[in-house]
Amino acid sequence: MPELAEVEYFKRVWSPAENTKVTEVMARLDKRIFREIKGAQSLNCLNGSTFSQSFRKGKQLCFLFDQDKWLGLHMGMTGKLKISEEPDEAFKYGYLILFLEDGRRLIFEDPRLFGKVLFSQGSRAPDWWAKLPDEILSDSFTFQSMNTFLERRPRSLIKPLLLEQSVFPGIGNWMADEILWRSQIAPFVRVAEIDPDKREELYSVIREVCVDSLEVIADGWKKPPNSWLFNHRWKDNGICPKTKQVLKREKIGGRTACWSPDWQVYR
DNA sequence: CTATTTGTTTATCC
DNA sequence: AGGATAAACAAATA
Repeated sequence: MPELAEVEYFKRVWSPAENTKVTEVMARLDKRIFREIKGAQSLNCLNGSTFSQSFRKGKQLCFLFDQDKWLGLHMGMTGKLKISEEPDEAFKYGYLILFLEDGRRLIFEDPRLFGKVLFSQGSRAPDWWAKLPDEILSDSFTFQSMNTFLERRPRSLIKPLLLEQSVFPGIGNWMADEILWRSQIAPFVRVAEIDPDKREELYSVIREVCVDSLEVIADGWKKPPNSWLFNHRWKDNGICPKTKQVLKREKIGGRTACWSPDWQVYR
């Protein structure tokens, strides 16, 4: 589930604990989320460090401890971040837990284990963080940069392309469906069929969906309005808010796409 | 028992 | 070479 806005929400679950000292690290290193951690004991150096800053780029999170210990987290399909004040609260899938000096705990839960934990020590941000692409809402994501990418992939279907994290960091399956629905573009349209005006529209809708989803979800994970595709797309016989007709669902590029055939008429 | 899942990486084929 | 496609990962849920 976690896409741009949900990941930002999780960042804000942990960030209130900034400037607090870590007293103990519990890591279930046998779990698959730790597959990239080299030295099995390296996470232990977080003991005694102070949680200093929280960052997000796309779906990636990075938490800095002191000024030199970098903890990278990716939520995968089912990852969640929690903070607990109750000492006896149990977390069945909490495979990484940071105990804080004030009694709170920072928890990374991930039942399905598609998530990932990274760790590096050094005064500068590690490559796995520094080399990530800039945010869609940053100044460097321009129409020109997006279009240059589209020009190189004329035969590609538009929906799977929107899921490419190197170009559209943070966009996941529901955001891609929402973007295409708002743009009235069918998900199976090939890039070459999208004319320049429609590409301009697509570009602004991409940014709009990023802004809207952050506004609704990143701050308190509120329920999106029924005027979005979001609330309808997983329901059987879900209804398009525009046409009131039944939405269609089909696998496109290996992922389920949901669209409104009589609304997304650009094809 | 079968099919499904809002993510990413790797292998394989063209 | 580079793009498209499928499988793999793991576990819950319907």
